[in-house]
Amino acid sequence: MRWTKYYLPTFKETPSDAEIPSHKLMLRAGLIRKLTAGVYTFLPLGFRVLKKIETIVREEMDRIGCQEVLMPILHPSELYKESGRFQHFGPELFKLHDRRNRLFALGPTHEEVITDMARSELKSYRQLPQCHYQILTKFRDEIRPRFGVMRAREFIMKDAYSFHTSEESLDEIYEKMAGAYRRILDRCGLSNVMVEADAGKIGGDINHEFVVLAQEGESEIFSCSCGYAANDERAESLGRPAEVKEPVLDTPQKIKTPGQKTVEEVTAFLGAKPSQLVKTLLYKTSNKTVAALIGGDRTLSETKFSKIVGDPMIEPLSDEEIFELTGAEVGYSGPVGLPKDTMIIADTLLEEFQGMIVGANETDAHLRGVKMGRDFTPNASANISRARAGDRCPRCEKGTLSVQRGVELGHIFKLGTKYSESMGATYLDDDGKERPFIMGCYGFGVSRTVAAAIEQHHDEKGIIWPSSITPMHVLVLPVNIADAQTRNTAEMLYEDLRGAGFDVLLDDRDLRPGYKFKDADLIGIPLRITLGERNLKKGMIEIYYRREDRSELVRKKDVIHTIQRFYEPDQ
RNA sequence: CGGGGCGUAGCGCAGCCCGGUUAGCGCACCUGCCUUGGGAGCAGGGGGUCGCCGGUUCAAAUCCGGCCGCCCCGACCA
Repeated sequence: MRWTKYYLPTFKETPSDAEIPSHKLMLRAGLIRKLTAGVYTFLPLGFRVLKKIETIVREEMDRIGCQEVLMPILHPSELYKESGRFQHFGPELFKLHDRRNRLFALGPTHEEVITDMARSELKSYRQLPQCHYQILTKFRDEIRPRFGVMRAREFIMKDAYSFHTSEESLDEIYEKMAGAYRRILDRCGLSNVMVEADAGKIGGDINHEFVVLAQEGESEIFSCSCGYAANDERAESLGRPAEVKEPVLDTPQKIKTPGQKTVEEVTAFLGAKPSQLVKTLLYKTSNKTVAALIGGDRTLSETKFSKIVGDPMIEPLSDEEIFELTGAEVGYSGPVGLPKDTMIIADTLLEEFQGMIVGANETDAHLRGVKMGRDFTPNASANISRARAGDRCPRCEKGTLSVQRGVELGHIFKLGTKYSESMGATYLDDDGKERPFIMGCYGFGVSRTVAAAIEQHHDEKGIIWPSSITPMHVLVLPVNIADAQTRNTAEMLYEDLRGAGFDVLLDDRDLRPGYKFKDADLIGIPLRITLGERNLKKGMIEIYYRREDRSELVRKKDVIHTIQRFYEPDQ
């Protein structure tokens, strides 16, 4: 492409609504433009990257025997009522009515649609297993779209679904899929980890995320040298043994703590450590009140808590409701003497406590030396606090967890029979019995991968594309287009490189060199051929490697060979 | 959903508090000259329903009300 003919609008200034590097750079480098909140157009250069990623995804799906299909985006709402997800997805589902006032949804994912297809198409065990995939636009009405295409309301995703007669068959595809995901990310040049995760709205039990590591990624992952790795919604931990313990007293001692409400205030006032104090967080579900007990230095994982409670709609009590329940102001809630019908869930880490300091359910007072099981009895003990870096690993129980940030690009699930049972999707087994399909589903965020790649590969000057997904292989940059020799050499190289099968961008704009160099750094094409009068007179051509920030001079005749060598590993 | 902020040219912003010429600046864009190895210079030029609707006023970008859009923070507070 010639830059003068190509729609590649770059700009120097950072748009005020962009927050993270990938979003800023995608706008500045002319890859995307926003239409409305969470909805983006891919401009020509950005679309090229998207297509490269799609191609890699297709190749890896095809390689493991997954068959490409294309399902509708517009879904009749009845399907979601059958699966029960109309409620569960709730406000995140984009809904619309047709002219006869029938309710539809824009597909957030396709479990229902594919299960509907399977129940009418797949009748016999002889037809199984099957694995189908597609790449298409999905819609989710996110609470808060942000970070450009990273968390968009309309986005492109590859999703695959498999149908099996046995767990073993599901395991086999699941493993193949994990391998394919690893290869996709490796081929895209993205360093990544596979972690245990929460199944969220999809359902099922065993599931893994593929996270691309990036400084400003939105998810936290915990890992141990023993191989344990999980995201922040899932990661469990053991506490830190060295922490100061609160002694158990014969009977809880009430102490005045006037005006001391927060953990910081109470511990400072009493000269105690946060690890001696237990927080009582009060929540309501659709039909009951639940108290979550966690260490004073811990934070509650609403995801874990909600799962234990068995209700997705948990909500903290308001200040007024807390007063009504406990008879005390916010800041003095505790597990001792709560109404009988209040369910108490204690974090597993509390088992490492001896005594506890808790709120007294009386304004301006706390209790010391409280013992769990004697002074109050929790209805259940479960891990409901978030893991922290430095905690002991829950698997090997020796190592410590370290934390990294990243972007979730892939998520694979063993669904089991969740959808096939609720939607009556069955086949006939070899003994003539009707059985529900055992299913798996496998998502991969394609448009988000573009952003994740930039998040992992950029510097202060701009993007640095991994060679396998770069929108162009080579940028030919004639320093002075007015110089005849420069111009002619540029034209010649442009034609030769294209003839050799490379995607070439020729910066034929009549602009000052500085301007063109800045743009070149910004759009991040791995190789730049710089044509200047001085080098040309010596018969030499400069190749600049964007990632290494290094140039080398080669003879004109060696240019193509040099470039071929650079791209060989991706072929 | 709660809190905060913003909406003035393609982008980044000033002007608004304290109403009053023709609404301004930088970048980008167009024309010409000049310049050509890191976002030059000179001269000229185009581009605005000041988010929308209504109100107050002789007069509204500016004050008031409503609506819409966008962004940030929060939903981890006991």
